Amino acid sequence: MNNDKSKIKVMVGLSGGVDSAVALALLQKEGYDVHAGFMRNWDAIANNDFSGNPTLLDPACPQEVDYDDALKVANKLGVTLHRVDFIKEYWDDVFMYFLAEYEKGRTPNPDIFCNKYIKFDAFLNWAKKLGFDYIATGHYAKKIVKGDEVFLAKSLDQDKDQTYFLSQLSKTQLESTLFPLGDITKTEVRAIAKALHLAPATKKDSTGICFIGERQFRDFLKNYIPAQQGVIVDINNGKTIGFHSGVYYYTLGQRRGLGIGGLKDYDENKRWYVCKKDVVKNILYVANDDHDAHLLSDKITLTDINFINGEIENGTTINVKFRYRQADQKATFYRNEQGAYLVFPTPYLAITPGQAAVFYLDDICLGGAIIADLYFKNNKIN
RNA sequence: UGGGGCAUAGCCAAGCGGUAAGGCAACAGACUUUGACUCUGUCAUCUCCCUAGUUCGAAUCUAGGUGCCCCAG
Repeated sequence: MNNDKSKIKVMVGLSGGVDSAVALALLQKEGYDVHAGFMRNWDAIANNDFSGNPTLLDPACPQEVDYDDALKVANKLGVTLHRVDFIKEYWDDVFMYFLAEYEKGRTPNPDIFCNKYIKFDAFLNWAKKLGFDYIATGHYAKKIVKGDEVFLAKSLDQDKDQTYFLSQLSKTQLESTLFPLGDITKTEVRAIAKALHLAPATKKDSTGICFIGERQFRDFLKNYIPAQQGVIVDINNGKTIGFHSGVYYYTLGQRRGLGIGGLKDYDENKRWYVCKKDVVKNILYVANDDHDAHLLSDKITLTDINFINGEIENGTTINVKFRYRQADQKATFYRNEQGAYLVFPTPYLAITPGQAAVFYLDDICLGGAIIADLYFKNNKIN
C-alpha cells in the first residue's frame, strides 16, 4: 500500500513548530511523497509593525528562527523545504479586513481568514501549480471521507481542537487537504517529535495572530488605528467613570485595560466589563458585573455564512461555539429574506460581533459564520 | 478663622496601644494559533499628612501645624 501513497504528492505547511513537524513525519511514515513549504506572510518592517512588537530588538528575526527550525526538521527527515511569501496576499486579504473590522468597532478573527485565504487558498494553489495533490497542515482537526462526501470533524484531542479556525473552509479546500494530527493527542505529538529528535520537540507553542506573533495588542493596533481618547460610561446609570484611549482597542466582555477601580458606592469586589462600544460617539460602555444583563443576548444575526456540506434546514437546532475553546452551546439556525440568524434557548453572555459562530453536529463541524449584530428581547444591543 | 468631622498604597477601604486586612486597578506568569475570558503570583518596612511628646512599644493616645469636608456666617 506504500506504493499507492508514494505516488501522492503532499505539500506540508511547515511552520517551525512541533505540530507541523510531526504532521510531516507522520505523512512521510505513511509513505506519501512529501515536501515541505515554509510560508512567510508578514514583514514587520514593511508593514509598520513597530509599536507593541517585543521582537524588534531580538538578535534574530523570529521568523528566521522558525525557518531554521523548519529547515532542521526537513533536513532531519530528508525532505525538500520550499519557501514562499504571501505577504501581499496576507495584507490584502486578511489584514485589510482585520483593520476594517476594528474600525467598525468589531473584534475580527484574522486567523480564520488567514486559513480561508492564505493557507488553504494561496498556499494550496501554489502547491497545486507545483504539481502537488494535497496540502497538509498541523491543525488539530479531522477530515472524514464517506463515499463522495468529505467532512470536517473535531480532533481526537478535544482540548486542542482547531476546527473553530477552519470553519470558513469550503468543501473543495477540504478535499485537497490532509490533517495528520486529527487522531492523536498533543502529548503524543510531543512524544513523537522527541523520539524522532525533531528540533521543535520542546519548543513552546506559538500564540498571537498567525504569522504575526505575540504583540502588546493595543500598541500593535495603534500602528494602524490611531488612538482617540474618550470616556468610559457606566451603562447602568450613564455616569462617566473613566477614560479610554480608543474604543477600537477593546473587546466586548473585556475586563483588563479599563483602569477603573475603587469607585465609591459600588461593590468593591466586582470588576468592570466592556459591554458596548459606540464608535461614532467614541464611548465605551461598561458594567460592574460579569453577569450584567447588558452582556446578554438571545439572538444574533450572521454574515459570511459557510456550510461545508450544504446548508442545514431552516429551524435546525445545532451546537455552536462563539469563541475558540468555549463549550458548545445550543442554538437554532434560521434564514429568511433579511438574512440568517441564530436564536438561543437561554441568553448567552458576552457574544462578540466580528468573532465566528461555528456550527457543530456532534463532532462534525458544519461550517460557520461571522457574528454581526446582537439582540436581546428583540432589541439590538450592540 | 465659631463649632464639628476626616487625613492609611493609583483608587476604595479595614484597623480603636503591640509591631499595616481586603477589594478594584496595575504589573508579571499560566492558559491560548484571533481578540477576550479565566487562573496564579507580585504590589505600604527612613510605612499610615507633618512635627513634637506620652509609652517598653503609637497608624492607633496628647499637643501644635498643614490640607480637605460639613454646619453655622
